[in-house]
Amino acid sequence: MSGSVDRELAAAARAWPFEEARKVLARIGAGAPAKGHVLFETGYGPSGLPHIGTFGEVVRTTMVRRAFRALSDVPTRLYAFSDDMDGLRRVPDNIPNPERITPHLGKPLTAIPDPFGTHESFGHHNNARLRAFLDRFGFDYEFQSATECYRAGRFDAALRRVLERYDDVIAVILPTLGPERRATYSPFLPVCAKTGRVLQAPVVARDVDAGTIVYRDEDGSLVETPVTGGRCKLQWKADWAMRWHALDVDYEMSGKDLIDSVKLSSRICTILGGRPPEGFTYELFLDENGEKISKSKGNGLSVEQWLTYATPESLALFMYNAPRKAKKLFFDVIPRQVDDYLDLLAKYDKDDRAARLENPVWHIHGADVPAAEGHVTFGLLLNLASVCNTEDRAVLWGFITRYVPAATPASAPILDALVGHAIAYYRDVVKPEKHYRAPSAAERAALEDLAATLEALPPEASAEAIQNEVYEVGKRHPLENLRAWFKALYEVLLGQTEGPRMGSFIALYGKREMIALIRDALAGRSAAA
RNA sequence: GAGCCCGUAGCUCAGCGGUAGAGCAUCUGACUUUUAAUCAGGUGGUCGUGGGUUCGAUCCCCACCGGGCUCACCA
Repeated sequence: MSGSVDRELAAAARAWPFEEARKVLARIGAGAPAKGHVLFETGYGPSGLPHIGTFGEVVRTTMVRRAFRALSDVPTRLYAFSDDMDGLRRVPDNIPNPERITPHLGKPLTAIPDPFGTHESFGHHNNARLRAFLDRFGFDYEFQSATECYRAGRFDAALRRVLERYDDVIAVILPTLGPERRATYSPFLPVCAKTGRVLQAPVVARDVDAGTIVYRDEDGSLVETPVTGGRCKLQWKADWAMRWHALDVDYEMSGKDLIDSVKLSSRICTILGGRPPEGFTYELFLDENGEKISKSKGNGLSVEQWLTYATPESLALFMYNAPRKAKKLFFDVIPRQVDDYLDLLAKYDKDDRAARLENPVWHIHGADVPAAEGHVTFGLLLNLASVCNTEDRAVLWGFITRYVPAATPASAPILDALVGHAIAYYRDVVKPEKHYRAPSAAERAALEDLAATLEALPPEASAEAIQNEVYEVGKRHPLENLRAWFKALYEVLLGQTEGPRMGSFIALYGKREMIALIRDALAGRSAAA
């Protein structure tokens, strides 16, 4: 039915995931690859924790995979590959009990005790963190551990091939190294049987038929070891190439910092008789000043932060947009991504079949694009939250129903989620900047009057009636003018120079709550305290 | 030294060959009592420079200028 039509549209779609998917399609030609599926891979170095870049790489790869599915019936798989056999070089500064790690430096991550004490090893711990991170977003992937691949012999054939083509592999790497490294370089890093450490030891002999190397150990002795079965790990660029070959990876993207590595690893992969995967180089993220984001500087934005103040879909949209452009990734970009997402969601309903394939929400959600709820922007919610001075969802919803009478938290789940995010934004960003001041003598008298007046009002008093009373209270006290009266209310009670219409605000905020707010302020207990 | 990205309204950016756009900022008006919100409208750009391709270029190609980043140790 519509499948073939959509396939034609997909073949012509200009969105970048389709461009990428067509590269994969051209690569595999008419049928499926011998392994029966197309393999996408994302890499992960488990000496650190998953971060916003990890998310970006997986979500973007998933978008390409999704586009590929629209183009072809060939099955696809996505490996999230953890390089957990890597030797730990330095003790990370963000872990507990660092002293327990220090004696194990140089060992594979999966052979180092878990400093958190919750998993079999440090590597296993971080792998679990990666999986929990990915699962949180519902990514469809298969976790792969380098340690397991090496030990189970899954890389053995490819490792023997590296041994066989040793000289050719070396010839690619050596020119890129400094003279001191060049002297001792070997793509094979033997795992020392005595110490368990991954060694950068010079290889003095090789036996291709036996599948072994002889290296000079730290104590000067010569040791012969198989290159297979997890007895040797490969140095990183050779490792990447070997993995591509051994697993027959069809697609892997990477940051522009790895451009040279991709070139080298591709050459090595070819030497091994493999075909390097289709690649995509994405730009790195910058901070608000256009400077490189680095974990040590702490100028980056974390996934946690983003998800506190906005939805995962908005983050996915940020990753979808212009992946080849160095984009500033900092706090202030969040609201716009949310509103752009809402706009695109609304547009999707009206899009024809072709336009839908170009709409980022198609790439974010696939077939399950949720219905738009419309009409209220995140920018408006942020303003409302700060103007209303509230962390109460019901108060915000009170205002929202003035704009969209039919909407409720149950009928508009996206909106309700945004209400929560807006409140978090108010609580963490706006509220700390509030400055409450003490009332003057005249203002104090007027505030006491207002509290008493509110108390005397019937519970069913309308917003308009309350507004009139607030107005009357202001008029019967010797204040400069009414403008000053309202200003004083905002400054004393809400800690800001501007605020909402008091009548409707009190009606929603609650008469009793308002009285308490006044009494607290008069007693010197501001909301900030 | 090698490579990548960017240069469009005051700010942040969209614009993928056919008479320059959005948000914010600013200005005016409306919402019959302060303010904010909201709504309507206005101001505002030689699209970095110079060539080329084209009937036509912000958009494609080349060069240049300017800004920034990455790799040149390890992964």
